[in-house]
Amino acid sequence: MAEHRYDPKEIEPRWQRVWEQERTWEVDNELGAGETSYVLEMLPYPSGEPHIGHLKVYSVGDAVAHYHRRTGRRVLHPMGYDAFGLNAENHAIKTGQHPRDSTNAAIAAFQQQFREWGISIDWSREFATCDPEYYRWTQWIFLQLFEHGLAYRKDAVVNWCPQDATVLANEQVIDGRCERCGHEVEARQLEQWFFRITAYADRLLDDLDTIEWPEHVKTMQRNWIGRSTGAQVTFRCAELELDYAVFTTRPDTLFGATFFVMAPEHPDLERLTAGTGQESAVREYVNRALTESNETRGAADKPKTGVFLGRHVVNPVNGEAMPMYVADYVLMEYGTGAIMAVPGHDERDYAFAKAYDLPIRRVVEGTDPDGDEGGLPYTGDGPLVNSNPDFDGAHNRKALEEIVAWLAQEGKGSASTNYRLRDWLLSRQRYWGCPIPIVHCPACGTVPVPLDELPVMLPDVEDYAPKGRSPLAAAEDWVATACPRCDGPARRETDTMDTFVDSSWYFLRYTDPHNDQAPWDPAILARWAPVDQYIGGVEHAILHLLYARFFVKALADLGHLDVQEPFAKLFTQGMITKDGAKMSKTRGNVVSPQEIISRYGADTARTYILFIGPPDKDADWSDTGINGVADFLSKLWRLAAAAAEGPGSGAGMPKAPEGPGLDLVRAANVAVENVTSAMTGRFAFNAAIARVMELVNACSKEFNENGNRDPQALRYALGTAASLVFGFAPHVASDAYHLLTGKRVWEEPWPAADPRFLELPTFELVVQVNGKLRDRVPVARDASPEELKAIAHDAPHAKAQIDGREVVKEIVVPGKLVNIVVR
RNA sequence: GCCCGGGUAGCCCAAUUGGUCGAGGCAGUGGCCUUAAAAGCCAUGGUCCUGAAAGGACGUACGGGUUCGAGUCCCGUCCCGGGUACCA
Repeated sequence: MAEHRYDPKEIEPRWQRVWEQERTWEVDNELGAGETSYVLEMLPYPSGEPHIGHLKVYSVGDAVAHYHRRTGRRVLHPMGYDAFGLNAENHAIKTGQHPRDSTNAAIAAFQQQFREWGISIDWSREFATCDPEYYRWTQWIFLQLFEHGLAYRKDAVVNWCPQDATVLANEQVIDGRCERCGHEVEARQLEQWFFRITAYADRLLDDLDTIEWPEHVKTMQRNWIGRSTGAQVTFRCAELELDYAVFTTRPDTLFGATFFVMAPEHPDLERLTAGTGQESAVREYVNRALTESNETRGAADKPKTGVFLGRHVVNPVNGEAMPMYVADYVLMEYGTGAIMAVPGHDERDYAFAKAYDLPIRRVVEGTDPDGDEGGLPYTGDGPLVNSNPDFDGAHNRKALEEIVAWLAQEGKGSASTNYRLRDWLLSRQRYWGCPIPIVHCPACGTVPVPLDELPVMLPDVEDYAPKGRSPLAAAEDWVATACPRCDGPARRETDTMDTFVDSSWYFLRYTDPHNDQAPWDPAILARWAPVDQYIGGVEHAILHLLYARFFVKALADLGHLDVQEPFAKLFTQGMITKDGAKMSKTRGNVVSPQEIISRYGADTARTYILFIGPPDKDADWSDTGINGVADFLSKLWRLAAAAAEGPGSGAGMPKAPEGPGLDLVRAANVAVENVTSAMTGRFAFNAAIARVMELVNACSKEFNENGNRDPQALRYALGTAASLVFGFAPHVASDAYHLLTGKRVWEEPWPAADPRFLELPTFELVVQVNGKLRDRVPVARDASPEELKAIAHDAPHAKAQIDGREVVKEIVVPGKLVNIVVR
């Protein structure tokens, strides 16, 4: 065997050339019969070079794609690039290089890596979201949404990142900071473009029940949408004859409302305080609150502060006058920017009431009336008290409905649902993005660019630097245009779209990527959509995954497609860490895929990444651990090469295996069985690889120690191992299989286990006494329970335990064990 | 605080429905081959009962429970990771 040396540097490019030249992984859109499968990994954002996380997603996705192909499905497995965005633009600002050039360089690096990794991609469908032929349709979709009122422009308080000099969507603000650069965001009043995602809140929430996604991702989306049901209740400020509505989830506690609080941003504060003597105190408080950072203001454990407005509102259920306050714990963005405060049954209101010595009233009886203040604040359920004779004694949940009905009847309120979800702010004051296809005309207003004039090309500019307005505004030739409606002088919209718009529909375009009449042909799309298996990182749990769902629903409503959800199944892969920490340049713990591949080959790198642990969990990279996988693949290849030169032919199962040959045939079939179940259930690739390692170890032992007593059985076992490992290590598996059989393993169906070889004629009977293992005895598989009992009693160590004691009970599990209970 | 994960050997991790805990790999130790090294191969691998063997006791974060039998189910606690939080 010494002359056989596993050389991935020779093997891998050789097979990559075959796949490339024969376009092995391309699929056409012929609408014939046959099961299809759409396997997709989240599209990469190309900057610099791919990192180890990319290697992981595509290793997982490729294993799935190959498995689907070999179980008889036509698999769509495309690739593209999320190519607009700030990285390229910031790079341009620094170097003066056009973002298109740096993006193209990064894309080239990604393409080359994906080829070196041997990922089975249909390259005929490749595109980048910055291609005009692609963003033409992004603009087309924008206009569809615009025509139907789902894209609109409004003046609003928005999140502004001073560092990136652009506005951000709510989803891009994490803990009050810019998701990209980490700079604290500010509130600014600006006119911006929005998508009306809130119109889909209920469907986005309810349809989560129809898709197979990890529960925690669904939970995150549910929380983000944040639907809560309750009532709008109107409170009147009698002094000024002004009405204020509040949203509450607890109208049952209305009788316990003892004061009223408004957000510092509330537009009516000046008006309310005028003439009360509280003007300056309120103004001062408001100024302080508004200049405070989101982070400090938002802290939950911050002591409650506020200022009396000098006015009162009337509680509609009992006519009581309630003092009005301004306090920063009330948010303008949620509900109506004002609340009724029920200190007896809300922790925040309670804290405020304590701080300002306001009355606290119990209106719901607690199940546990102990504790100070009688257990207030009490947020649980129970019968109402101190309310009014109509409701006292009724259970609060029941009373809630009755109170809402009563309010509605009196015209003082109504049932209401509130959402945390805000409309998606899509405009960005940046250069490297998809232009918004709108023209502003002094005569006609906001006018859409006609469809036949798309794409609105992104112009070249000299200066990309962000200035608080889009760099596009400087391209005067481009901005100045004629109004499509009246032909008068008009100006183009200069904001570009959030890159999340680009990635909200790319998976639709893959189905029909060269269509120049439409973004896709609905009949072709119907053949592939939805994506059967989507794979990516959890970090997109709300951003990308929510936006894509919204797009699909909106486009379905507009008649452009026929599915309600983009991704039927979702798999979120875990992060790869090094030394227990996230890889980063500053930490100096980055593992470069290129280095690993040039040292070990792509097969070893891919297989190790899958072997390191369950793919949905985080895993720590080990520089030594990878050796084990390298040895395994090397052993497989060397054995296959040696076996191929030896006696026998092909990799067929021997006719009537016996003795050592039978053992190998059995081992191979057990491996097939185990690997198949690891592939079909969760993606237990780590366990699957371990099973193939066992098989190869068995082959190695037979070959090296026992002199290859049944060469055909060895060929069969090694061929099976190569076949099973193909989805993880495609090059070495192809080569080993080809050496043995002259055939291409990817053209072979997924191996099926032969049940005849899965069960041995004997098994090891486990003998327990009082549940403790005492003996293991080989027994014929067809032994009767009576025989098993007898054998158990005779087993030496069991016997020693039983002797002299009373047998109380005997449990027999056929094919497994006997447990003798003694006293 | 709340909602999800997770805690098995020095390390990463396996273990259908409750039925032999420790598969597979890393690191370690011993050995074979070799002039030597590399490569390759084999063996070993929780703790305790004075060393080894045999045998036994204990052992899946901790404390209880259910069961003939618990890593797995139930109750309580601790630790680690993630998400989320003045959302009325």
